[in-house]
Amino acid sequence: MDTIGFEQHDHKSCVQGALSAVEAQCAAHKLQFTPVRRRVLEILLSEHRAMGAYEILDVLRDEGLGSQPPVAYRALDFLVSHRFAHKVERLNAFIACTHPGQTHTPAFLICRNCDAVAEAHAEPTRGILGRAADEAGFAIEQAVVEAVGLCPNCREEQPACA
Amino acid sequence: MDTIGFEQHDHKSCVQGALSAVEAQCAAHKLQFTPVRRRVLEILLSEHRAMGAYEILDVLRDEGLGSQPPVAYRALDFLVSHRFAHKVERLNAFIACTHPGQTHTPAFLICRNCDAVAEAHAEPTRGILGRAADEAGFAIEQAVVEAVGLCPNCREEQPACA
DNA sequence: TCTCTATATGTAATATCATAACGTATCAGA
DNA sequence: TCTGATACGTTATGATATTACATATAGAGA
Repeated sequence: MDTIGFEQHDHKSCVQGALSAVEAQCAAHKLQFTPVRRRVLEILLSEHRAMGAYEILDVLRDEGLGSQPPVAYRALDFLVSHRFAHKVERLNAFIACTHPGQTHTPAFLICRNCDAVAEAHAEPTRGILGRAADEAGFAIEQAVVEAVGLCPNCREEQPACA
Repeated sequence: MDTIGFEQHDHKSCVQGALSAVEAQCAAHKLQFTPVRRRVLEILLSEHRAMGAYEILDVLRDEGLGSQPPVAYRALDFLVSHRFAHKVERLNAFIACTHPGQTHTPAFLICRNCDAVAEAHAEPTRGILGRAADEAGFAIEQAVVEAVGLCPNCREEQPACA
């Protein structure tokens, strides 16, 4: 499984691997990986893109797993708070984590053309931002890093657009 | 005027300076700095914090400058698209730019306790994220960098919490 | 000055995203 | 079995944002 995410890959094993990793995490930390939570993660993993809460809810509703917004939001809160999924603030949408279990600050590369989202790593406490925070006496606890641009596939289709 | 923003400063001259800079920019680029747009920027500058669109709209309504959401959103769109203000995605709120005119990628330091927001610079195309984007063939055009933590003032009040 | 056109504004309606509040169900541990 | 904590079901509502269309205004050119 690639960490970048725009390339082709063995999707089925990628989904399975992530599910197994999350199952193991939940068992290790005595977290309840309930049917709704599991299904929401499965949906996110299988779509492999950022999805809105109501979009996920539509799927749940079709499957009889819940029809009201709090059902989806609660499952998403669980997944996000345990880092099994992330919220993409820019899109008001959610995406499965591509490497659950590893502590990390996710950074997203969002294609403005096809909406594909790839997860990379960021180190906000380093670099120019970290220095600015240090100087200001600001203690960074968490960071959102989201870059918008063109993914490799869409760059080919729209080469060097004016 | 400090670029960091948690410290005390001469607020009146900071507001005036920013307004003058924006006026100059608009004149230079033949942009219409209309009363509503100007007033929205003034509100943001004088509050010196991130404000929701509806919060701004409340002020406009009291002043008879417009009462429907599009009035506020359109003014904000103008300010944001010309980089005179920024949207803080994490808060669904807007904040005046502290150095209008300079091309830059803003990075925000958001205090989770008092909601103060400071603007710093980021260089998303450098560092670990830039390398990841290069490797993936992703062309970064724009980036959102938002760090959540404790500002220096709130750190003093809640020293080394748990 | 007049007229045309592009831009900006006013307004109603509605779409989209998210949470509060409260009752019920389920499960682990005493 | 009882009990407390956690999760779920449901209603209602709050918060954020946009579409669509009518009106007004500024600036360019005749």
